[in-house]
Amino acid sequence: MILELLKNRVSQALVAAFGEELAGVDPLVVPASNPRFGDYQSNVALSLPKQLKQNPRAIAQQIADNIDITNICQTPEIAGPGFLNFTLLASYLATRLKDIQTDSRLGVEIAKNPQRTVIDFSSPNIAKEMHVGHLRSTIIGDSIARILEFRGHDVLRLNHVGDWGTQFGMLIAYLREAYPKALTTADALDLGDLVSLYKKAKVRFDEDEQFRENSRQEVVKLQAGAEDSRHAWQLLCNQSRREFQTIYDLLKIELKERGESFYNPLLTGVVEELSNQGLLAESEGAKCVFLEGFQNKKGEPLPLIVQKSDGGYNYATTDLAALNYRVQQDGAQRIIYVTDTGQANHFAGVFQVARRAGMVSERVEVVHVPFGLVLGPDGKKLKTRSGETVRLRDLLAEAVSRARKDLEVRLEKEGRQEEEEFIADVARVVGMGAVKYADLSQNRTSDYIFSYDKMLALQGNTAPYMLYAYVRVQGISRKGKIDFENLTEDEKINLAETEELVLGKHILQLSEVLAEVEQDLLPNRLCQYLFELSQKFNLFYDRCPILKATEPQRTSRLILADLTARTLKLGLSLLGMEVLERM
RNA sequence: GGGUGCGUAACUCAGUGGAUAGAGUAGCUGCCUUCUAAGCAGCGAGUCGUAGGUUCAAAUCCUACCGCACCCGCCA
Repeated sequence: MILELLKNRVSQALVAAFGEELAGVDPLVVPASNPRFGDYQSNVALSLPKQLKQNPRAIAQQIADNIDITNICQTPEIAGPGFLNFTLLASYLATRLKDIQTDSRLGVEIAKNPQRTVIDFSSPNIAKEMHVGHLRSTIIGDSIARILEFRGHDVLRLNHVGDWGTQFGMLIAYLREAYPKALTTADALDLGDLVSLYKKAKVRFDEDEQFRENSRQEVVKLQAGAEDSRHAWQLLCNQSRREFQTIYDLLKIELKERGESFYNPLLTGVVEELSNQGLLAESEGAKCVFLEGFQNKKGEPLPLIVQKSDGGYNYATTDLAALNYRVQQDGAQRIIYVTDTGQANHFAGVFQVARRAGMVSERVEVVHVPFGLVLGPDGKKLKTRSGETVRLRDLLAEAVSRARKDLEVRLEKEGRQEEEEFIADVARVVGMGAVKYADLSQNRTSDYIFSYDKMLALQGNTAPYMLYAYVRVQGISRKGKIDFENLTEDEKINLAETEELVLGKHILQLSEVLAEVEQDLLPNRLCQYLFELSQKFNLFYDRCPILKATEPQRTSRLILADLTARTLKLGLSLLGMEVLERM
């Protein structure tokens, strides 16, 4: 990583110029804020005047005098109040590009300390359909998992499905009175029916005291392991599971189901442990742990309820059990929860209690990765025209169908004839890519406005724009009958034109960006990088003829184009997106 | 009422201590006998919600206030 290299060199120069006491100082090297200032800058001289009793420009000068960057950068420039600017040499860039040409990882290092990482994402509820509310968790969680996996971490992707609790008592109780057959026969109902039944059951639950009592009895029976209840529950779960799987298949997302029910046998132990630790209190009949730093309306400490007054457990208990299991049994060193921001308080509470109870040591990082809502064009929570929650399969199907229409219009306009298979495949890749990219390219934490038109737009920061950049390179390969894999290794890269230089530099920054995303868990940084890469490539493509160039420039440019395409393909794959040869 | 997050160009958004705050869209203007113009270049557009504070340096950190969203003991 070039950034890492420069940091080391600046650190060494600091020691050489000012002595050992500067050894631990952060060299403050960052990519240049503006291309006019070169490629990287160190701001460290600005932070040292007090300590060194010298003015910042003089400090910068001494760093410059002592730094060893021959063959890497031009002589560093001191600018403004004391910025130290570095401009990479074209020859150095060419060497580095040559290095990654034969590297399938494109220069991205494996993490120095691979971590056992659990990512908890997607997590739909059994007996309900996946809807727009699951979109972001699923897409963001998958992307984070892919990035960490690529960096060499040992990732366990867990689908913490809602397959337990009150809702099942309710549902089974309702089915028992209304559709007893559904409890004994597989697939007697389809999931759509199940969802509407769920709603009816909910209405009954809210209205009818006797029904509420029946539901509670069903939960008790289920949790006690009664044969017919278990069987009914299994049928419901299997049916939902298959439905979920069709969506995961479409999105090409893999994850391991380990639902809430998995932790059921561990719940009493959690409460016992909290009691042993002296953390448990009783309030209004419920067992809870009072949180530090959280207060209710009256200024009293807020409780985290772990056992309800009726003796039942709730999601806090399950989450504590899961956390404990993930640390103890899964050996997790980093645990990532991808859920909406609305659950921030809940997780803060759970994490705090887990720490205080000693379930999670300081060595384990537990982090909530929150994301904002998906809004409609009106700026409110996305709904269908009739005001219903948008089903995920409808949303995805709509994206594909719109992508297909766009393509067909273009084929018509350009007088192209294509096979059905080609059309269907392009529509799928573009549609899925558009949905995923639109989501991932936003800063996770804020809400975003969902718009098919924007995400499928052919211009702008969209999936189609980037897919097109990739397609352009493949077009060159076809037209010139070039096999990129067989470009001779002894051909040189020569970054003569500005566009080549700019593109080459950007290609080499992938590993820096991924290292950042690995820390911040913000995939939009990777999106930004890939968008800029596409822009820089398009400019290069516009200004620098490739197939028509004379040697040795021709081969040099072919290598550059190939590296761009491979970087795009790799980067997009880390976002969970596919590429196309033609579109 | 308390908590959390957000408030940046007409619109959608980047930018979590560094130089003159960026991109895309929309609008206007150029560039296709040339590797897919699904592209490229140029132009206009901002009191970074408001007011203080910390710092050599603040959109970024702190405090207060205004506005919006979400959450707030037995749903997850």
